[in-house]
Amino acid sequence: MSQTVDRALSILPLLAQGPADLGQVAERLGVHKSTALRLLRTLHEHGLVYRQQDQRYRLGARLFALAQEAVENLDVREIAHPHLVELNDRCGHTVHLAVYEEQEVLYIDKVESRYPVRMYSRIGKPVAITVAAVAKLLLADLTEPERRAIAEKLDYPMYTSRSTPNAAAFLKELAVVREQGWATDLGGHEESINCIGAPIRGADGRVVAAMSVSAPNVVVTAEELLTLLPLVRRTAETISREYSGTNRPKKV
Amino acid sequence: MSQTVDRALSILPLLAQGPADLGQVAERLGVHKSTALRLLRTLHEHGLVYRQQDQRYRLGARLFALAQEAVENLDVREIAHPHLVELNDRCGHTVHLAVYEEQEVLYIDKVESRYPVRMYSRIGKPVAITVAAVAKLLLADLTEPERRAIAEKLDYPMYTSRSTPNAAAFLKELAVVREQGWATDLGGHEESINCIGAPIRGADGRVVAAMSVSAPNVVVTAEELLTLLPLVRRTAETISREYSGTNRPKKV
DNA sequence: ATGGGTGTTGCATATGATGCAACGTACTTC
DNA sequence: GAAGTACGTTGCATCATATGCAACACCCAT
Repeated sequence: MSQTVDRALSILPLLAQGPADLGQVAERLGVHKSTALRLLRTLHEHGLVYRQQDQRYRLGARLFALAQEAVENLDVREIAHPHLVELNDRCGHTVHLAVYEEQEVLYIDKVESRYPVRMYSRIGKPVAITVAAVAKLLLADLTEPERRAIAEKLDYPMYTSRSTPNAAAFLKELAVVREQGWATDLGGHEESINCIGAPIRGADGRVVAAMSVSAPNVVVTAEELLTLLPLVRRTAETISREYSGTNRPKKV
Repeated sequence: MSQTVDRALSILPLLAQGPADLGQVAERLGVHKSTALRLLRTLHEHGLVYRQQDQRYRLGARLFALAQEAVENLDVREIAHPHLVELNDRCGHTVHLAVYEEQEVLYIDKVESRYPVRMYSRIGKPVAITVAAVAKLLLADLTEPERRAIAEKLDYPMYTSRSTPNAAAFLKELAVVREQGWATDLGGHEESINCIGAPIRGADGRVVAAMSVSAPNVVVTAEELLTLLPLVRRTAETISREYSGTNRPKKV
């Protein structure tokens, strides 16, 4: 809606791919060098870009600080955290918390496994949306047309032979998840890793977040992991209750 | 330099403090509601702000993703990481990596302690600049006028009785650190936590990053921690060599 | 010295951001 | 249940402000 701001903000994802000099930025924005310079200067003043010694620009420090503060301001996260820790204490595996936002699912909290074998994931990192248990839970709660629209738009990368292959399979899976109130990812993202997850609901019953427990085959089999399901669901329900109680959304 | 972009970007730190509605944003920016609306819409399109159910705006998901990509693009971090892990394997304590940027020191990597007692810190979080060992290392490398200028501008919060009390003490401490080539923080940030740190240098000898090992008193005393100093310094030197070798800055 | 590459500045132009006022809609209050 | 209030939203006329241009400054390489 605002051309100038729009151009300025377009610089950020561009620099996320790696440092670039003034000329490159101007070219990729399709504007004159002097224009790019002024935009970069403004971004610089706000600490969003940084000028390294070779004069090239890259993303700046304040970006981290902002992301940091942002994640700390999420109420669900604050309420859920102690429960996630407790769950991790009991079962020892990696515990994740994720939310859905603007067509993306992303981790907002994580408690590391006590076992030496850990999975790679990181807070803020977008989730493999077509296979992750938390993603299924979050998407399953959308309305039917929304689910359909998103399923159509997604890519279905075959991380493993058990990855969700296409939109039809995904929609079917979402229906199952919606019905049963929990979800799994059995080797769909990484061959040797299984997850089970449960939804966290607000006062109105809508899913506001999802949590999951992940463990590699070498530690526990999928069957053994599934025995934790009641525990995971209970934890999710506890968090849901607490969230609904203390933090009642103003609307709907 | 660009008023429109400047205003738009000012919204981000404002929202970092917590969600706000259109009126609040407009008021705090000192612009008309309609102007604020357009700016927010543009930020929204880029995923930097998110509109929650109660219509209020808060920081958005893409911010995490950007910060994520940004941190992954830092060469020092990439090179240092395996060495930090190895150091952690050997001593078991929390290991931090930090850089200095635009008057701020911030953690860009962290390997968690193996001991149950962990310290609170997070990647992207600005460091307690007047007391942290890594901050002393990074600031000590600046030129004398730079150090003086920054020391004057800082606040000196007394986290504990052993925190750096004022600019004079800080400058003196920086001189010591500069001289000896390593730094400590003995209970200056949290009464029961000690740190020792060493600098990582580029090919030109300038300090590009700093690393530290932190441990609470209940695990090891300050004296015991200090016995790790040679190991920490060796690790820092190994990283420095590797960084200088593979990644020669184009200029200076 | 000379030339190409890059970043930077001042300036005239008109694009595009701004505030205004009016409208829509939801939630409150009497 | 009607009137009132608060908030977000839209179209529009005005002029502030972002833009591209051209000239300049600088660094490195030849």
